[in-house]
Amino acid sequence: MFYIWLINSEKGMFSKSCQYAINAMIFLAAMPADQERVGLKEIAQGIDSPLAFTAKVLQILVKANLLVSIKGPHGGFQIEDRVRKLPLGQVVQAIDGDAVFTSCALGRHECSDSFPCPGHYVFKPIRDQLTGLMTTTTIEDLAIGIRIGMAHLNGEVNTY
Amino acid sequence: MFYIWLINSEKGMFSKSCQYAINAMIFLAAMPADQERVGLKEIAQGIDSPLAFTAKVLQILVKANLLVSIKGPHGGFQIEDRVRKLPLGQVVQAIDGDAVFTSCALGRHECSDSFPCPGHYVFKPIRDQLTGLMTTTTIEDLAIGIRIGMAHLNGEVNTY
DNA sequence: TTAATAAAAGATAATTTTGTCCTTTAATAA
DNA sequence: TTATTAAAGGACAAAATTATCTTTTATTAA
Repeated sequence: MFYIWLINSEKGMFSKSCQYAINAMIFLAAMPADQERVGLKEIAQGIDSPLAFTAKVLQILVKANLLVSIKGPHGGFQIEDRVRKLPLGQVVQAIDGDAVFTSCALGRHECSDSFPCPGHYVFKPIRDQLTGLMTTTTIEDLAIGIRIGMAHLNGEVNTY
Repeated sequence: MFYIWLINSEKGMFSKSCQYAINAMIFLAAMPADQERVGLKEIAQGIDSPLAFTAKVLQILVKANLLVSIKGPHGGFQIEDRVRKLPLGQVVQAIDGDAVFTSCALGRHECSDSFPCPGHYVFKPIRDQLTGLMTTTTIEDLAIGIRIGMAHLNGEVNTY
């Protein structure tokens, strides 16, 4: 019996929930215009994410008015044009909150320009750049890469 | 009985373990030169982190040759000059691994310049800036802020 | 040599995040 | 109206992360 703990497996910028959310939004935004509603199954396959868990994430997005869902036959999810034009940051915001944009990188609760942690002025420009890109880049912007076949979302090249 | 899950409480750039590690390293690096060894208790108080957990994190740092520890009376931890001059990234590396520097922001396993995820070229500059700052900024650099009383680590102004 | 001190190591617990399964609700079409 | 479809919601379960407690080991000083 050993209970070794080495290092944190893999800690990216966003939570997995958030990654699934972003992927799903881009996937939907990249769908051809005539493809009105996309079912959960197709979404989960398209971004290869766990189906049931993805359902939970999508529920949050629906409540946040970032997605529309329709029940019943031929139901599914769809993204409105209004939302396609929204900055990516709003998706992150809806799932992870704004910690990644605002909170202190070193975890200090009180950390500001006037009362900074030792890393404050080092991390500030990074956070600023992140915030900037996340407010200027729209969901649609990222969907284009998929559409023109220059970006992938599930290991396969898309075939629309 | 309700099992509501809203959003991920607070997801910053680094894990808590990693934040404690960075804080501890800076705290030690900011210690006056004559203060040879610093005990666990003093460290945990200095960076207000949970003592027992911090001990575990420090153990990893010792194994990674980023700290020296001495047992017994007047024992404690100390940081070598060699290590003070190391880039902050090495501390992150030791605890969180290099996921934050290298892994795909959208969680795609295959993501590279030649086979990019939709967000690849948006997040690349951010990762690059992060990597850059984390390789050019040393532990010592951040300790200076504490020394000159311009940065804080525990809500209190230091009084060395 | 022994007692005291402090970190290392081992074991476990609590919390958060991620993941699944089953039932309910809403919508559609026969 | 009824059967079918698909999302919503509720209840758990598993895994990862964070946290604590106890025992062991190494060091120092009396």
